[in-house]
Amino acid sequence: MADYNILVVDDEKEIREAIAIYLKNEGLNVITAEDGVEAIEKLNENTIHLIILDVMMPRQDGIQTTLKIREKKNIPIIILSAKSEDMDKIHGLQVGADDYVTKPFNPLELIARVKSQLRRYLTLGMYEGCEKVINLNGLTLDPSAKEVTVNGDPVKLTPIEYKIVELLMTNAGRVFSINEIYERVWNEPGYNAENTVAVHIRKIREKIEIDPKNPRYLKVVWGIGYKIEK
Amino acid sequence: MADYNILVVDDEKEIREAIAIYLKNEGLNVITAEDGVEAIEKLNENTIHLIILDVMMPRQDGIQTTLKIREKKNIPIIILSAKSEDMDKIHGLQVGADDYVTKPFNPLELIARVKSQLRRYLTLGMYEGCEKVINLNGLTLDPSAKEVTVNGDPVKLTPIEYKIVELLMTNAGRVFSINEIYERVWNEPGYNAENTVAVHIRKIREKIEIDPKNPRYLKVVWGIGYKIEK
DNA sequence: CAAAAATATTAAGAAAATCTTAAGATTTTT
DNA sequence: AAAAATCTTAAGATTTTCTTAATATTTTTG
Repeated sequence: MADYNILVVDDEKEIREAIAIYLKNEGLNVITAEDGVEAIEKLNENTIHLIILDVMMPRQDGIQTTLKIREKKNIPIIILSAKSEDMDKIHGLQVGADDYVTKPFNPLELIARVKSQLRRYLTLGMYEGCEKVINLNGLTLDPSAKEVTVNGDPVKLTPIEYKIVELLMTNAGRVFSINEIYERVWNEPGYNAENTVAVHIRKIREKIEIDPKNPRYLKVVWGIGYKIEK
Repeated sequence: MADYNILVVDDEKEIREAIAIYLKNEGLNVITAEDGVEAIEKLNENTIHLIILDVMMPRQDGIQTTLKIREKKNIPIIILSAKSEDMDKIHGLQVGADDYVTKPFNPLELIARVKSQLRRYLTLGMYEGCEKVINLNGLTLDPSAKEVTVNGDPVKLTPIEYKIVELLMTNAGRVFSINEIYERVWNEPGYNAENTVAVHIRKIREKIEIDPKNPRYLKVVWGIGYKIEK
């Protein structure tokens, strides 16, 4: 099971990290948030396929957050809760959650439930909505097909190249430093990453730009990083 | 929430009836069966929208029954069980159940979970188009006949080969990693699955492609996985 | 304007992913 | 119980991708 992005929202760092370990062990990508407000932000910045949401959180609780998410997106939500009160579960499910797991829980059960939901969503063709094709001035990105096109012509990118483009396009207009790019694409701290990233940028430009020397899409912001214009 | 048929399968009459009362109270239609074998019969005779399935049953247990149902239908299955052992839950979910509720349970929670599943299914018109013939550039798949054709000529695929093609065709355009293919087709975690899948891909290409070396349908996306173009 | 810093370019070797073939194991059918 | 069909494993070939290093260019700064 690969290339699904799971957003884990919990105010306790240990829980977030523990869950992350199990998810990563299944080959799933993990993005974390500390509370509901941050979760909504991350949801806008990334392609998220499933949310694990703690109920008890400062600022905005899980139920409120579920309601807000449901206003926009229809992706699966699994609520985590210390309350094992039946009425809480029922309320959570009524409000639009897809599953409800009470703490303490067996991480393996949580994983099994995550996978069950992902399977469902995929077979229901549900990700077509949340994996929308992005089109920026003729440059398009289709997350489900992992395909990028320029004026309709498909561009053959390598996995790393694709990930870089995906990062820049799903956050179009925002500048990413070389280190930030390295960390988010490679998922590891980037020490001497400058050149590595530069080479990949070059390759990408060769593929998506008419004139790689005068890039129209993938622009450098001197001293700061790279971006793709909105 | 009306006009949906729920199949309740449990060997204890009292439980069947108790569940039925709550379901009917929600305006849902209830059909009952005493065991897995009878359940499969009822499934063939009726339009069923969701199954509530007890694990412990004579003749054929809930897990076996789930597997049999999944061979044919993709409707939501909620397993009921006296066992609260985590491993049982995990197993049930792995095998294709959508939810797992342990006895004793609050009937209202069960209802909430039923409604949660139905909501998901309904939003996508799942109960209609899932048996339609898919035609992608001359490659067709008939899910009900389990048949694949290329330009009208039937192709004889083995069960595993068929499942792979079905996965790729029902999600045409989407890229599946080798692991994802393994997990979805074999229903078990894929550790050293690369080669196994590769060999099957080869066999499939031999059967559906004119020139297996230059596949027209079953394409590789390097470093990511395989797909069949929309 | 010259020096420094940041980014760009190229090519080559290393690493990783996929493909292929064939043999043996398993399952299903006859 | 034998035969046929199917599946898995292994090993090596092939193809593609990644990183590194050396050097060049552009932009900024003093």
